[in-house]
Amino acid sequence: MYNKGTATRTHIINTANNLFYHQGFNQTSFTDIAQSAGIPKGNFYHYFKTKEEILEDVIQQRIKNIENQLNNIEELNLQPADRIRFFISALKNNKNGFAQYGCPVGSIITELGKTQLALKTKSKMILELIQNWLSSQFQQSGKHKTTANTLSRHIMVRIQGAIVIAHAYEDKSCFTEEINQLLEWIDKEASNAE
Amino acid sequence: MYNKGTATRTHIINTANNLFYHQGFNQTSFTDIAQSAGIPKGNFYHYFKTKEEILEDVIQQRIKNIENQLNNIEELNLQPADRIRFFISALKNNKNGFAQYGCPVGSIITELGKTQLALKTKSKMILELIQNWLSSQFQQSGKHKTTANTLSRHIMVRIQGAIVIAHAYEDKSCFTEEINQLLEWIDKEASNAE
DNA sequence: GTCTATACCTTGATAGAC
DNA sequence: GTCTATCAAGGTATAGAC
Repeated sequence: MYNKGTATRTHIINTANNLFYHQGFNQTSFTDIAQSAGIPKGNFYHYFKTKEEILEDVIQQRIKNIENQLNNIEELNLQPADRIRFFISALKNNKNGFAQYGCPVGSIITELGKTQLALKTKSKMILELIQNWLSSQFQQSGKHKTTANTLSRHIMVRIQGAIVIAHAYEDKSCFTEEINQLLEWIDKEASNAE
Repeated sequence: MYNKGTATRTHIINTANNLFYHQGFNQTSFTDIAQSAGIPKGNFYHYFKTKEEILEDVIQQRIKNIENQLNNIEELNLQPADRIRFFISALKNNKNGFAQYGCPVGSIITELGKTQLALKTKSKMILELIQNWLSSQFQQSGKHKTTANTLSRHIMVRIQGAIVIAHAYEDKSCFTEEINQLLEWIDKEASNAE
């Protein structure tokens, strides 16, 4: 059953998602979102009372997308260590966006982390989702829990760092090279018995 | 000879520097800076015509500070590889600020990199200054230029990544641990002959 | 559910008296 | 060099007709 209201709402969330990524949260106004979505401002408030509400829905949508992506990887019949490699290699598909706009998650956390802690905490859940999944793969490959947590955090650090530097230098090849180094590091760590 | 005008100007730059770090550039208004500095807004415009101008001076001041810091390290009579270790270890003194506000340089580049490219390019000079110094140390320790550039960039990646994650998780120990891992990595790389 | 009009506030920026 | 008063633009948010 087609539900116009839900479709409009989803349309707003998708529009806001892109604008938050490309312009930042605070630099994106209601007017920006309404205009990009092709919806008059008045109607807009029928769906969302505040910009915070939109961000919360944007985060929920991103979480769903990443969960789907991770579930798809799980269905590929790979070994846990290869799932990790697959996930990280797939990031290279986003290299253009990373070099131009930074990480959709990392950049918004950096922005909100200064003065909007409640919203930042919610955004942080996306990072935790990914790190927990990585840690789970390491544990399935035989690592102890504490080791798996350290390794997965280290991967997060290097991914975020590679994106920050690629964005700063507007150089996507720098992201690719750092990710390839990271993949080599994983090969070494994965073969370490424990 | 005491020059009131210059002192006021410096006072404004220092105030703005802190506010840009703690609140972000776009989230810091003229009123914020004027109030924090204890200067009426009207007088304020006597010193700076636009917020962009203030940022440019803030960046220049940060560059001078870092140049001083690097020069001090050079005077310590250390081997090049030890200068690198010294610089990176010293970052641990800032761990509280990193966990609470992120990297003063990285976070502003991430913010400005989305829609204010001219200002971002100027901020980026701070990163380049540090990376060039690191690369120079590697070259002095016998590495080839291209190798030195890759190694220094990798250090920048891991520092920025460690700060982003420490900031996201509001966990300074996470920064310290990643920096310690980085120092171990440097020990290994420095001993590699070339 | 859709849209227009508008109220109210904060922002960057200026004019001009002292 | 210092300060008050003020402006125009743009922001969030609402009221209410359709």
